[in-house]
Amino acid sequence: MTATPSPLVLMLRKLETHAVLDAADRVAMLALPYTLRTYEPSSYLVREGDAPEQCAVLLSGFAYRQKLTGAGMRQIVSLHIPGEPLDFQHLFLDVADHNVQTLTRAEVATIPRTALRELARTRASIGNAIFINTLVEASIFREWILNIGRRDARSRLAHFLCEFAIRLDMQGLTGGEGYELPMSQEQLGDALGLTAVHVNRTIKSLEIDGLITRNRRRISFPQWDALRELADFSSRYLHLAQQRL
Amino acid sequence: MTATPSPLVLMLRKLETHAVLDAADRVAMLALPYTLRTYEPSSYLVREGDAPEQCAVLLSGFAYRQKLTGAGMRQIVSLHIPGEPLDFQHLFLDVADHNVQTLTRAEVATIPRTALRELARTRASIGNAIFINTLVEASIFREWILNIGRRDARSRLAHFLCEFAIRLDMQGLTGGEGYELPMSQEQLGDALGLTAVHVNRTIKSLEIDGLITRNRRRISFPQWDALRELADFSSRYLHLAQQRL
DNA sequence: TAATTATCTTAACATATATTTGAATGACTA
DNA sequence: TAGTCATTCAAATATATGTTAAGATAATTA
Repeated sequence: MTATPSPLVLMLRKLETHAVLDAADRVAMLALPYTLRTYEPSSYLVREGDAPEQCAVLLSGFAYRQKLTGAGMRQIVSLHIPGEPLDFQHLFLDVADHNVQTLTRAEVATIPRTALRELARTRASIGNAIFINTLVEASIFREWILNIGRRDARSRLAHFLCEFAIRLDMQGLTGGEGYELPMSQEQLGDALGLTAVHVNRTIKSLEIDGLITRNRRRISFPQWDALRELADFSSRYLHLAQQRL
Repeated sequence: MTATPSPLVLMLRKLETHAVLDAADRVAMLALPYTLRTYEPSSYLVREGDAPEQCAVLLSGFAYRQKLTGAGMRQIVSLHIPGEPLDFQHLFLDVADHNVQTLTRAEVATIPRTALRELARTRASIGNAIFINTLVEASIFREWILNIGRRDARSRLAHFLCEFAIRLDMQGLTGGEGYELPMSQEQLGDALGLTAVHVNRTIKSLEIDGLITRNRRRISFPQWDALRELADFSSRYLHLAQQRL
């Protein structure tokens, strides 16, 4: 008799990228209560100023964290792929300090944060796994600061593309050659601290140099090593269990 | 009979900025084993690639986190003031993903991370406080991404100055008017994603507009509100218990 | 199918920030 | 006290990125 596979296995898979869980941990985690919901593109999952009571987990589709300047300029501070928890950053905070929005249509499982906190408290290894997940996210924030602060547009974009490739790959979401970038050039600019126009110029420049190939938003990497070199990309900051590249 | 005051009270004070601890928690925390050491300016406390075994806490002086680009460009990703723990970001990670360096001469208490992890495990409220501390740091990383990605040099510098003022204030480290900035304009540039030359121009420009006053590295704020407005500064992202400004 | 809208592309031009260099100032050392 | 060194300041020039605008392409809706 097989239990219905919980959609939370995706999150489990994600957490096990960085931490070791045993069978009992897995059972406990999959026993978490949740509700399912589908969101349209650009839906808000968390709003700055909200008191976070739920903890959303992305099951399909993509999402991002975003902050706005007083003058209305937007900065995307992280991008999220299926399996990733979207509210661990607020798990112990009373007021949300940024917005979380879907990028595409997305299925989301929502877990009451009390249940999650209780689980983290009672099962130390799960608590650690959650902690580790937020530490890795923090590491990615730091790399983004470096990327935006100190790399020029070409390297910056290349770095972004490399990171996305590796993260998709780790979650087993890479179907064959390259991937479909789930965002417009405007949004890409907001993630890179650039203008949409300049993103366009920069993409083209990578394309002309043969570092990427494009078809609409589908991107592939005919010269991965050269791209990685230009990007100054090393996966250390992703803290993958088995270091790749 | 009064116990010798442990230097760890500084860290306690810092953690209690965001979390509630009871008397037993305080006793347990102050009972942590530690060793004291003084470092000269620019000493490395953590090196990227290291396996972090200790957990440093800054008792006096200043420190920063830093990452380097393959081309050797430096980006400072955070600044730390007395009382702040410097290794929570690596508490559950196996390899350091960035460098931590002293900015000035600094006294540091070093705690074995096994002891700290054990304490976090056995006393839930301390575990939470540590978690919260890293979440707030992550929030600051996000604000820095926004600051570097979407604000021009004047606002960016102003924002940095505001943040430093508030954080010093929260730790009770602000002696009277303004403060002494513990860094060169070169380092300031590395924190802001700017060039030292442009930092110089920008500081002068704030000074000319009467938003700051300078004497050597001592800075004061004759028009705090105007500076805060230019900086687009709101302290929400610092998650202070009592919201200030 | 046509019409509407979002996104991508391109070009000309504007500007913020970087680069280079060197002099002035102050801090530290012999 | 002089001398070295790091830091600050300043000016000229270069360049990466931003701005504005408009046409082209693709997606969506009527």
